[in-house]
Amino acid sequence: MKDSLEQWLEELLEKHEGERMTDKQSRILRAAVEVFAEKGYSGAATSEIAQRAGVAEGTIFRHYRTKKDLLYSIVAPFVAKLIEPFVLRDLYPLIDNPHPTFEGFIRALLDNRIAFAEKNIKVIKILLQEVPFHPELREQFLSKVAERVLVKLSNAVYHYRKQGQIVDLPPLTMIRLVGSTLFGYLIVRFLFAPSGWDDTQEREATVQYILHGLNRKN
Amino acid sequence: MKDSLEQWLEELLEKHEGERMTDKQSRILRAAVEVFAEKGYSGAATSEIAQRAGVAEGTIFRHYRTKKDLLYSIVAPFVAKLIEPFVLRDLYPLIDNPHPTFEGFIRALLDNRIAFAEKNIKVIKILLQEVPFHPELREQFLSKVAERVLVKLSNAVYHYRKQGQIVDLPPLTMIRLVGSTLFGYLIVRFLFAPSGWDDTQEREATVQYILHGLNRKN
DNA sequence: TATAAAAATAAGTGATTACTCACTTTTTAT
DNA sequence: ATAAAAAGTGAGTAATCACTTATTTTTATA
Repeated sequence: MKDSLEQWLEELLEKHEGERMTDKQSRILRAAVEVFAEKGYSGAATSEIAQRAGVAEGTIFRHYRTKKDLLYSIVAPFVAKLIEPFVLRDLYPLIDNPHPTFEGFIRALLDNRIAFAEKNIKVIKILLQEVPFHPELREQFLSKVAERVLVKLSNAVYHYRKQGQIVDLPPLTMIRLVGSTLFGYLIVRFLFAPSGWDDTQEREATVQYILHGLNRKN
Repeated sequence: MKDSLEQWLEELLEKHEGERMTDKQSRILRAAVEVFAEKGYSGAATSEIAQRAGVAEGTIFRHYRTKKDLLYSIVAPFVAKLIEPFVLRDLYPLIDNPHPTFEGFIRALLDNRIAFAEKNIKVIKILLQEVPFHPELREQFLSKVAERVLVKLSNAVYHYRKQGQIVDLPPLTMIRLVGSTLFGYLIVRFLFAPSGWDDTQEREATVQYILHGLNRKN
């Protein structure tokens, strides 16, 4: 957990147009992720973030004009990362260089998103919590994710539908169904984390459920 | 929307051991639901709740010792309502007097929960938002919902599995899969509310997805 | 109508909030 | 080595927070 957070943080550093972050700045970010995830944006006090980062409160406002800026600087690059696998065709040939079978596609998608969720639980929690209260966040999320990802996914799904591999439903409907199933798997596994969770079995059941649910033989 | 909120409020009044609520008290509750849903618990100021209820701020604290009490008085009876259809056998013969077919069961469950969600969107939003930050809420929710509802559902699912109507998976796994699909339908319909949403078509696709997904003919 | 109880109020309370600013320390460039 | 720039500090700001209390208004009962 700590490793993946650190890794994410470092990736965030590099994003900042070559400008390296200072040690204190990265500690502020780390503490902010922690406190935002624990108490939510409104419940998180900048004083506590400063304290946990081992930094004077004024230092926060030297780097981030407002508390909201701090939130955005955490969430915004994450949203970008969220879309990445759907737009970087050479890194992830998931969409544009598709698997021959729908099953292979689903399995790859599942693996890909599970790995991503594993690395970003805390930021995902923050995003889910705060999107309802920040119209700008919601707008950015919807415009980027909805417009870009949904279009890419629609194309892929349409491709398998045309081949007769899956049932004849609107692509958006199928994306909702598969997305729900995938999302439910992730929520139950990472947020509820039930005892006695047999992951290989659950994952296989999930894949089979999707495949049969969208099988063209009605 | 306003009708259902009023109806829910009246049901809440009757719950209070015969003690009728004053007019101002119910207006406080109504305003609190509104503001909590809009800004979240931490972001909601008691001053704004009072203002929107057309009431002095002190009046809130005459009826509710703390702000947290106000939140609980809204959410607690809702959690009870959430479980009701699974424990009141005579009102909802959904579980204990089951449908002969799994398909009938799923359709009834879907209709039942959609109607419930339709009537309680705002309180559902509050519950989803605040459960992560209030251990007592989470504990009550998990102990009541998880223990009572999951047991009932497991029995029902086990019944259909024994009859060979559905695939041979652990009941909890199947509940997760069906629950995810149902939840995804509700979220997309009520929270995203996409334009051009053909509800009968979406609902039928959802039912078919579940039925084929759990069909025993693998 | 008289009176006691309950409900409601308005003006506070100290604590905490996000944020500022004058100042010191550290880093960088020449 | 030195000066300019950047980073960091912590005391202080007004505003807002949840909550209290003394007082007034409303309601119920006789």
